[in-house]
Amino acid sequence: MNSISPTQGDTKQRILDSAEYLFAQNGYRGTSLRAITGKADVNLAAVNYHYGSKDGLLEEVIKRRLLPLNRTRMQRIDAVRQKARERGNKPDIRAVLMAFIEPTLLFKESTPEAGTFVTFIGRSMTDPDDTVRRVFQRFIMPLFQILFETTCEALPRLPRDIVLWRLHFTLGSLFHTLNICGKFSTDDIEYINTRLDADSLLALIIPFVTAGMKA
Amino acid sequence: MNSISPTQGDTKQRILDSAEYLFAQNGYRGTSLRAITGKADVNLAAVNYHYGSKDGLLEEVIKRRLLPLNRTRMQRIDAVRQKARERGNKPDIRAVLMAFIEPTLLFKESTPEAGTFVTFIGRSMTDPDDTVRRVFQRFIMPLFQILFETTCEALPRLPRDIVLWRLHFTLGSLFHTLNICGKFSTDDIEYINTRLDADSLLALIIPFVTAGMKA
DNA sequence: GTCTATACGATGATAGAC
DNA sequence: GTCTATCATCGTATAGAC
Repeated sequence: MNSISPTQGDTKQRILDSAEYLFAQNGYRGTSLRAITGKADVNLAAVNYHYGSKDGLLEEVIKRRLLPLNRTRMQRIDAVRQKARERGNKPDIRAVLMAFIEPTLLFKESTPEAGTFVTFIGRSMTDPDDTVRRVFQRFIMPLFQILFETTCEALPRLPRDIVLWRLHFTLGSLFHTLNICGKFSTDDIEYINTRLDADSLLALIIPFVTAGMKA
Repeated sequence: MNSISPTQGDTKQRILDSAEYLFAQNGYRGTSLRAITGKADVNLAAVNYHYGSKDGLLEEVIKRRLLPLNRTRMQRIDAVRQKARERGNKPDIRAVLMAFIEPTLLFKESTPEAGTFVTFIGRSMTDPDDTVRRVFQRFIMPLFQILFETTCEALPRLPRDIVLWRLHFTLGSLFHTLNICGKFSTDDIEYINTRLDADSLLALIIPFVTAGMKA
């Protein structure tokens, strides 16, 4: 097969990459299909052909990165749960939080594209239009369910609604960390190194959220 | 004085209100002066006349809500500091965090317009374009400086960079709380009441961040 | 002092000529 | 492909009406 164009064959992929970048930059509503297909250098109709609709494209953009990440986090949480069951005691709350947070931090620093995706997550959480947030929520639900149950097992004396709120506070700390890392902040109060690697960040955030959870 | 037009006399205010709403809805860059003046039903040139530029307008939108809030928070922190000094011991970390967080939560629920403003803050924190974030940062710097120093005094055994990171985690929890409150979440894991009043939220978040700080 | 109508230069996208 | 003319839209500036 003679490839008469460098863009042939990977049209689907190119659309996905362009959409991810533009969604992160200008938001979902602020990104037109023309902008996406223009950047991807494909025909406008290609989106509808490959993904059915703009919403269908959004789902695929999210699934591509989120499902593998969620699989990793799920395995880590399951491992903590399994180990606790074998030893006949409750899961260690620090290990539970580690199982969720460490893969997340590692994901962010894995590739520039992952960083773009994290930017997109951050934006969707604060967007008044909650179209995107709802899709994210749908895909993260099964994982969050397990995280919640495991956390409740780790902290059996705490009411479930308190655990749920504290998990939200933990997510807030994590989101904010993901957002500020990689940005310049020369004008901050004191020098705060926003270029820390995942291990250093983990060493900072885990004691904070673990103590908060056990409070 | 006969008011021949409902828009007369309050042009400055109307511009401010429209800008605040549209900035929260579509972002700073996504909002044109023509959109603002159109919604406010005033002439395009009025923005330049009253505020000098779009950036000048942005500053006033932020100052209008943030300066009074910051005054309140500053007074509360000063009071905690003063009381500690009188008693000859270090500030209580829980009281310090309360002094910052309680006025913030009360502000959010004070008026619908304050809610809109909080939405705007949330957006600017996750926007890849950091024009707005820089303005917010500039106006919150003096307060954050005092908060940071007071927190260091309350936790003298903790290295300053650790304190700074933990303050960021605290801000993350607070931002996330401000963002999710007031939104529907019928599809959440378990019922989480996002319509809690400031006092109930305070009772939830303060133990979490206090324990995290002291970890 | 306030507000309006209108114009200006810059920018970014589009489309056609080569 | 590359260049270029064109167009819409943006923030901004100004002259004059009330």
